Amino acid sequence: MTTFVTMDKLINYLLEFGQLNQQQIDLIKRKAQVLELKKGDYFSEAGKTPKQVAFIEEGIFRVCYYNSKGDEITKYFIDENNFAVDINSFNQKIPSSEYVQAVTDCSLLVFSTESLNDLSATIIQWDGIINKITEKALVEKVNKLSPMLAEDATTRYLNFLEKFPNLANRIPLSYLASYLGITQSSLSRIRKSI
Amino acid sequence: MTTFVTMDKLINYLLEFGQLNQQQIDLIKRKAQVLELKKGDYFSEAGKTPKQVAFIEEGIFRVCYYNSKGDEITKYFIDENNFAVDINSFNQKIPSSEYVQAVTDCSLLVFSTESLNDLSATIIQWDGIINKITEKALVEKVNKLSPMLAEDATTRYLNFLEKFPNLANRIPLSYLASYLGITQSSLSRIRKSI
DNA sequence: TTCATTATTTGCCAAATGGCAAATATTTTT
DNA sequence: AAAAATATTTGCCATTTGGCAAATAATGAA
Repeated sequence: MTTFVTMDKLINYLLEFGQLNQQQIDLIKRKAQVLELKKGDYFSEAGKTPKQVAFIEEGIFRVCYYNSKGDEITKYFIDENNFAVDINSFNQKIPSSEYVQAVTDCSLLVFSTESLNDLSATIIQWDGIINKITEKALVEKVNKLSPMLAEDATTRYLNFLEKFPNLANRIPLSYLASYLGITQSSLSRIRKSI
Repeated sequence: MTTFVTMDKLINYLLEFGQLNQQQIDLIKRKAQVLELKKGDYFSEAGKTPKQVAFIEEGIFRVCYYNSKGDEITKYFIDENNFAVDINSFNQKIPSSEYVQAVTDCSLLVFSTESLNDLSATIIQWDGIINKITEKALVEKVNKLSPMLAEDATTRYLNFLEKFPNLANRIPLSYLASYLGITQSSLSRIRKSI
């Protein structure tokens, strides 16, 4: 039961992108399901077709995959107050090529495909809100990724520290190193040099 | 006048994302304006708020900006049969932080903000189609960018050759080098080594 | 065509990053 | 607390890439 959960973060987040009346808010709350994931748990996995979208109330996710050499690459991190899903696989209903994993313990609000369809059918503004959120998230990803190639590894690490100030010490070096595009030992040396 | 222009590429592209009847297609054609740009011309510039969206019928664009060191960085290329716009600045009506430039002579179909508003108001499917196109373009950008950090420069160059087979020899080395995240001389050496 | 301009390649050496294995440090399990 | 398992750091040296300037090539203008 979700009766005692306020879901304030979710509602406030949605309200940034469009107006919702109390009735609509209540419906959204009823469609959301609380899910707790432990550090290391997977929210979705490569090869499987994602059937849920998560709103991260607390915690951090990472999205990762294996490249051609078999190295595990962290594509990006998603922090709280954001939705997490492989948007492409979810929309097209095709198997994902990436893993979505909790890198810290996480509190999530989860929407199933059916719930989202219901919300879309019932709340006239829903699709518009979701589109804005999706677009914003994708633009942010592009803007986070593109400067990566134009900066050296030390700068990329410092930028990461700025964006996720208290994460660097809580996750395995390997996650962060592959996200920054360097090896674990290089990152270790960069850390030392700062 | 655009009377003798078929605009087939544009219409076929739009039809990939949703259905349109003949009347709607005619309206779209009337709202589109033909624009030819010469190699090197700018479609939009940093500091200015973009007021148009271009569909590239022929040719290649690049999107670039200046990083903190003052180096000109090519963020990505956009080839024909794609829309080009700084989506974020366009939607929010804020000055862009990047330049959109023709790297080859280009034939464009241009839509103004007002035309797009008209289409959105008149064609019920329009917003849905545009959202799908936007989302697809952004997902593609993310998917093109993320492997960049996980591959070495030679591989990135080979991947570029695959994606834009006949472009590499027609654009300045510097554009390509900054896109690949390396210097001009490194790219020159990589070319030689292949 | 010739000259001037711009783009590309190359040499030389420095700096950044990688690869691998061993040494430490940290965390988890017993 | 010890032992075992994992994660991180470090040494050593190889490879990749950068920086700069000069040489060469390609392009455009007179």
